[in-house]
This record gives sequence, C-alpha cells and structure tokens, in this order.
Amino acid sequence: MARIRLPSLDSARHMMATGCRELPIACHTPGMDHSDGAGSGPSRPVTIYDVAREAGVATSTASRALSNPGRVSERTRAHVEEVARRLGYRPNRIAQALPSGRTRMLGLVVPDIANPHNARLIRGAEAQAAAAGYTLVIADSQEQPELEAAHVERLAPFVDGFVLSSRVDDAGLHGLRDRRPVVLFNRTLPELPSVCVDFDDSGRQVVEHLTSLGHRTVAYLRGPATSWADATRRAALAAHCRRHGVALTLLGPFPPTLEAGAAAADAALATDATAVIAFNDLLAIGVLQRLEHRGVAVPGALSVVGGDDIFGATFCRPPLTTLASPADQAGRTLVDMLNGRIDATEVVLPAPLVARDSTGPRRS
Amino acid sequence: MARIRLPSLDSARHMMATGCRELPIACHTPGMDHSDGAGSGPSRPVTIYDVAREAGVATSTASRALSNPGRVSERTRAHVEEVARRLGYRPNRIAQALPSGRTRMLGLVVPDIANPHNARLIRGAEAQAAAAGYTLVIADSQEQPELEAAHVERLAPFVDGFVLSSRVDDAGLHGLRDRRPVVLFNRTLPELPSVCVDFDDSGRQVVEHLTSLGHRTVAYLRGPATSWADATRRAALAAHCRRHGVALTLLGPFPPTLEAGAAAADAALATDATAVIAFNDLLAIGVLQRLEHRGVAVPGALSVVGGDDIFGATFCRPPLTTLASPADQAGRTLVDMLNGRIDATEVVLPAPLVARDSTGPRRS
DNA sequence: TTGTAGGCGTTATCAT
DNA sequence: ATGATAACGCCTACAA
Repeated sequence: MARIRLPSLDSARHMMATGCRELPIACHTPGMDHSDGAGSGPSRPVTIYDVAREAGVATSTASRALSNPGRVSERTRAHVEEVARRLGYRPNRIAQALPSGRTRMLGLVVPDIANPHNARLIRGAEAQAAAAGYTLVIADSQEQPELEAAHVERLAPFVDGFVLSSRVDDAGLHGLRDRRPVVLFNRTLPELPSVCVDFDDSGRQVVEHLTSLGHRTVAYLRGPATSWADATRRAALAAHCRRHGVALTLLGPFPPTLEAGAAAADAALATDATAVIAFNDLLAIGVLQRLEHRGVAVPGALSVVGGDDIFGATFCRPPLTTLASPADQAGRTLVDMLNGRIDATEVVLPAPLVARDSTGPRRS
Repeated sequence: MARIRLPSLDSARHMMATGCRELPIACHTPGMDHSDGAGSGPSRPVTIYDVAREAGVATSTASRALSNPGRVSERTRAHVEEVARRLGYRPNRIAQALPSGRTRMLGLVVPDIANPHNARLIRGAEAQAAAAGYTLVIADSQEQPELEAAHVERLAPFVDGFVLSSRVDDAGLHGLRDRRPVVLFNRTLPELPSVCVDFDDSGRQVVEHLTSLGHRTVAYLRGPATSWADATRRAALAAHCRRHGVALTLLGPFPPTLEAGAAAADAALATDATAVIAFNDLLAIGVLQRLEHRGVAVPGALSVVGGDDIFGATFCRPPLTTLASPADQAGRTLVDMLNGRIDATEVVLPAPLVARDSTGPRRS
C-alpha cells in the first residue's frame, strides 16, 4: 500500500506471475454515496431515460433530439439538449454500438511501434481518424505474424475497420477481409484497397543516383521475408539495375533492426559491392555503426542507402542518404479510404531520394 | 476506383476536406446472401442463440457451458463447446460489455508516440495487458494537454482504466479519477497509483558523475512546463548540486524535441556552464547537433547529459551519457497496478547512469 | 411531431 | 443441472 522501491526486474521474471486471467479492475468510488441528495453528485451515470424523464418527453424523442435533430421540433430539441447538458448526460457508447454494430473505432496494427517510421504513419492516421470522429486503436505486432493475427482477432469485435501494415500472408488477410473492412499499407492484394510507396520510382532514383556516382556493383540488404515491401523494393531495384547494367547482389533476409546491421554489413563487405541499399533506415544505421567499428570509410570505401528517412537519419555518421517515405500522408489517406472519403483501390505515393553524406563517388 | 498516383499532399491541404462527420464505413458483403443454405457460409455472425438451438439447450445453459463451466454437467459442457466450435461461434464482446460495463480494454496515452522512450513504455504495457487478457488502446497526445483530454474523453466510454503519461493538470486528473481507474507514469498525485523513475537517485548519480569530472557550473535544460517529471528532476538536481557545491542554472522550458535542441544549446553556451543536463535524450541529441554545427567540442568544451537512453543515444556524436530509464518495466508494472495484481500506490524504479562519451573532464 | 414497443447478444437471477 | 426471463442503454420502426 505504501511507497515501494523496486529493483529492476527483467521481463522473464516479471511475466512469471501466474497467468490468472480474472483480475477485476480496482473499483472506484465504491458504494456508500449520498442516495438522492440535493442535486450535484449522481453516482450512477445518467442515461437517456433520465434525460427524457427530466425533460418530460419519451425516450425516443430524447434520443432523436440528440442524435437525429431535424426529426424533432426545434423547441423540443433545444429543451432536451439543455436538460442533457444540465444533467451531464453522456451517451453510453457501448450501448450505442450494440444495435448498430458500429463503434466508431478503427484498428491500426504496425509491425514495430519503436520504428519512428511507423510513428509517422500513426500520427497521420490518428489525425485523420479524429477529424472524422473516429478513435484509433493502435497495436504493435513486433514483426510477428502470429502476434499480428492475435491482435486483429482481439480487436476485430470492437473496431469498424483495420489499417494494416501487415506481415500476415495473403490467405490470412483474405480471411479477415470478410469480417471487417481492411486497407493495407505498403502491400497490395486483389480486392483490398491499399496505399503504397512508389517502390518502382524510388528504386529508379536510387539506382540512378548510385550509377551517377560511378557504382557498378551494388548489394541489397533484404528486410523480413514476410514483408511485401521488401519483395517489391527488391524487384524494382533488380529491374533498374539490369537496365543500367549494374550488378545486384541480394543479401539476407535480415530483421529490420539496428542490431541486425552488424551481420548485414559483414555480409556486404564479403561481396565486391561498392554500394549497399538497405531495406530501411534502422538496418542502414546499424550497418553504418558496424562499418565504423570495422574501420570501413563511408562513403569512401562503401556507400550506404537507407529506405524511409526516420529520426536518426540526419544525425548518424555520416548522415544517411535515404528515401523520404511519406508515412504520415499514407496514414491519413488510409483512414480516408477506410471510411470511404477516398474512393480508390491503389494509391501510390512518391518517396523522393534525399541525398546526404553516406553516398559518394565510387573509389575502389 | 482504379490505380491512383498522388502527389505529396501537405497536412493542411489534406485536412481541408470538410469536417463531415458522418461517413459510413464501406460495407462488406452487403445483404443478399443465401438464407439458410446447407452448412458452410453464414453471413450473419453466429450468436449464442444459434449455438443453443443447434445444441438443443437453453441459451442460459449454452452461456454457462462456455463462460462458466463447472456450473453445468460435463456432458453438456462438452457438447455445447463442440457445437460452438463447429458453428464458429465468437461471443459478441460489445454485448458482453453492455451489462457488465467492462470491456477488457485499457487506455494508454503518451505525450509523444514518436519518442522511442514511449515506445518502450508501450511495449511493456502491451505485453502485460495481453498476458492478463486485456487489449491496450494507445493514443498520442502530442504534448498537448487539450488533445490528451480529448483522447481520454473519447476513450473513457470504452476502456476499463487508464495508464497516463500525463501533461494534464492535477484537477483534470482528479476529475478523471472518479470516472475510471487511473495509474500514472512519472507523476505522483495523492490518491492515484503511480510508477516513477527514481529522479532523486538518478539526479544524484548525474551530479556525482559531473563533479567527479571536475565540473562546478552546470546548466539544466528544462522540458515542458507541464511535465511533472521535469519539475521533479529539476528539484532533485538542484538539491544535489547544492550539496556538492555546484552552481546550477535553469534554462527553458523547451519542447522535448530534437529541433528545440538548437535553442537550448545556444542558451547553454550563453552561460558559463561546463556541463549541461537535458530533460531527455531527444533534446540532448538536438543539443549535440547544434554544438557540432557551432564548432563546440563535446565533451572537450562542454559535457552533455541526456535523460532516458533512447534509440539514437548510442550512435549520435558523441554517444550520449544518459540515464537508462526503465520504461518497459514501468509499462508492465503500471498495467499490473491497474488491474490490481500489484497493490501499491507509489512504485519507484531506478534509472542507472550510463556513461558514454558526451561527458568528460572539465577543461575550461 | 411524438409516444410505444421490440430488439441488439449476453449474463445473471430466479424458478424448476 | 437446466430453463425461462429480465435486465444493460440505446435506437428505430411503427403507430398515434
């Protein structure tokens, strides 16, 4: 009950607590309230019945006055509204949702909430959801398709639709599709609306940037095998490399994390590539760290390109050449598509190259 | 309807779309289904009535069999369960929540979802919530108390309780308190359970670290004026500086962002401090960038200390001396407190100093 | 324009 | 052990 000082607990230890699933939330203001005092402190939430009674109308009239004005006389509407305000009436959203089946909540699942790139997606989506009167529920699948599926499963009963930056396979998505409306980020699937970065054009920009610097052998450091974006990016790079007579080596897949950068860098150094393109900035920055550790000059000995221009890309060493992924706009657009404000099935957003200092003329 | 290529839209332009709030979610599988076909494709979700009818028992029995086994014969339980599985029955969580008022959802509001520090808090909280069978709803208040209040307002009807990393004033929190159970991160308030970093001890560590390097004049770069953590950290630093005969200058408040680092660095350089302590790492890294830009050697001319050891603290230049804030453990503990698994009102977690290269001997 | 009544899917309370 | 029934709070035909 009193002040407690805890030593650092590791996750495993913490989770040891039994999986007891029935732990009632601590109750607030338990019992013992003034029963029917003067006027100020109602312990039970005021319902539409209270409003109707107080206003001297039927519940249906009260309901209409509040949620369907226009089907009720102006006088009644004003009166009911006044009473509702005075009583502090707040509609029970759960009860509202029961008959209609709509909660005005939207689910957004991202593979890694710690990736700043996704933070931008979230910001955009949340802003647009709020503007449309929806509440956004965010979940983190930690790059695990199973966890993503679990989240979707748990959220589905509550939300009106999903925005997914998904690692689940096509079949899984199709299965979900006829439970709830779904829109996809950086993934296409027949019948499902999506917003994708223009991987083809950004691939072109990267390859042209590198060739203009004289590079002729390039390595691509793959992201997760479950990532559609990775497959698409890879294909685009391959096509443009072929067109420009550039030799492309595929390495990986690697987890899209800082830590994986070490292995990725080592793999790249084992090839004769003079430039590497990483799946995303997290991986690219990890590569940078490893290269410095191994004494490899960037861009002197090796040029490095990232993928999404996240927080950190400007202050890592050297600042990272990357692609300005419009995640925030993607978030807004996805939500708009979900609620029908934008009627399109495949939106493609440009991701312009941002040349910083991690790429330079081929030297070797 | 077809493939669309969009130019980059700025946020303002995007938001220009009218604030029309009534945009129905695109319907899926609308109407016209086989009415009572053979066996496989039910369009309407199967209810407990369907299960009961199919199993030849009363709905109450079916309900008990599924959610209250033990109050029903083993034979019945098995049978009902089998039928439910066969029919693909999934309880309607909304309907479950209506009588009980409990949704098994928890709200978590953070001031800045793009701050990696909060990502760790979210991870911890989500893990523990999932383990207890709860779903975590995450929202981003973008350092705006009003937006936080709005989120809480919108979430309150749906969630069983809140974890708040709050910027709202005490009165606001007290008001919320008797609507839903609340636990606080890095903030204390009478009557409200909380988990806080040990600001006093971490302040001591920082001050002792700096004095051991010979520093006698230090500046503290404040965070948001609405941050309890900032006030507490500041007070702790002041106390320990006094004890060690160190002169402390307070600067700010500053927004806890990379961008604000420039102004903060300039302010610090205008003093005679040989070391600066920043509210958090975001600000500290921004300071580092500015100092480099202005040609000030770190730690040669100025030592810099951060606050929470975020992503980026290891690869900024130079790597940042900071405090290892146990945000993930805090997240787990907060959720445990919310659902009563931990019975404490004030938990204090240590944040050990991590000495990297941004601090060094006083030179000037 | 307004009132009456039924239903949304569950769980809990009472009988049986 | 099981069955009937009444809530939960709101919405919406339908009737007046």
